[in-house]
Amino acid sequence: MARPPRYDSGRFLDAAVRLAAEAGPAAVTMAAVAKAVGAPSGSVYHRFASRPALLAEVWLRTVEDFQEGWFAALGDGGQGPRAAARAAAVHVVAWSRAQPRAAALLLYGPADFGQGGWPEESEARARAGHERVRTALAELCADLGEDGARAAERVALAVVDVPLTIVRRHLRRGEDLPPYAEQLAGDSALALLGAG
Amino acid sequence: MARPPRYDSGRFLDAAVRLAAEAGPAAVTMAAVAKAVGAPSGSVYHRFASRPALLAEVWLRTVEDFQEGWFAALGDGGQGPRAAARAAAVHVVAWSRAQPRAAALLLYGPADFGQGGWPEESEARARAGHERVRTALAELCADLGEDGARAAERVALAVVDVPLTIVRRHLRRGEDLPPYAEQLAGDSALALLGAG
DNA sequence: GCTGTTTTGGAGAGCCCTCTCTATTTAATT
DNA sequence: AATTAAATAGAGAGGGCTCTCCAAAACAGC
Repeated sequence: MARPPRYDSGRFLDAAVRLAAEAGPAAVTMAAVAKAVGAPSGSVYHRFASRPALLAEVWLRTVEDFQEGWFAALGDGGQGPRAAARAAAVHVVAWSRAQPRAAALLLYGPADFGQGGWPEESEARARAGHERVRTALAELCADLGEDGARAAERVALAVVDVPLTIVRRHLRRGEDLPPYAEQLAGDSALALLGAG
Repeated sequence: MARPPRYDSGRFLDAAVRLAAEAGPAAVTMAAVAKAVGAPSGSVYHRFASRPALLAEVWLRTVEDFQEGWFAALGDGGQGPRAAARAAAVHVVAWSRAQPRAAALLLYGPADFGQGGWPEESEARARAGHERVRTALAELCADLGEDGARAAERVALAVVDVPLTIVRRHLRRGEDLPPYAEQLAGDSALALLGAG
């Protein structure tokens, strides 16, 4: 017994992703999102209580999608910790290749999307995701027989940060990822882990 | 035969660096810079023709300072290309440790500071700096006996991008760099180069 | 067809930001 | 002391953005 929705929140989020990828988080204004979708600004506020709430959702939806595949790659097949690390590193690049606009968001940080001013529910989701990653990295470390803050950092570099940096190099210049990017990420991960 | 300057452009730039480091490039508004220095907004416009001109100067001053030391580290002492690469990687971290606020700027890209809308003179400076780096990396590649796009990328990762990523990991969370960061950058660089 | 509920559509208040314009101040020179 | 170049000081026009508010529209159930 109600008027049917005409814009669902996904459409607004998709537009927000596009805007952020093309011109940075600052370009994601409520007015710009509304215009991109062809909706009046009131309709955006019907779905998202505020600009911080929208930015939080854009960030979290993207990061959670990314993490889902990353956890799967890391845990997949029992081929030992080094193979798992390689698979995770490769996944970062493969996911970015499949969704370059979403990947462009990850190159920013939550702070650039206003974290700190988010609704508490969003802050909690961010903490939960962060915690899951932290735990997975700690387990990987243990499986590799490494310990200490320094080893933990080398592992994190290998399976997350360096692959993302490879993506950053190209996306920042507006280029596509080269065909060898996955292999470079995988090889770099093994090289860093082997450097122990 | 003139009234002596009361604010020099350096003070405005310093304030802009602080604002950008703390809240991102978007927070560097002409009004905020003026307020931070205690000057009226007109005085900022006396030194910088426009906001894009100010942002360009903030970025270029920082990057050029960074590059100066980086070239020195890379070219210093004739200890062979691998030692030079290591020194350059270490320098990235050491420079960031000494100037964490300036380093926070480098974690953004020129696009975040409005490149594309800069005055032509600034765009030219950016191109020149970029070209110097490109040339230095090509020479390093040659000295290492590497060639091809993929090798070039691995070298760039080793001596610039991975060290910056180590810095990013910590600065993004508001932490100081750990004491082992320089060594980690140097070791990572060698590991990546050796992975060839 | 009527009712009730949800959503759209759009105007506009209030705020901040960029940039302009016009005094006014200051000190070296004459 | 008068002159003059260079800089400060600050008000305000114009524009965009956030968010509010209310009337109009659309559909399910009776």
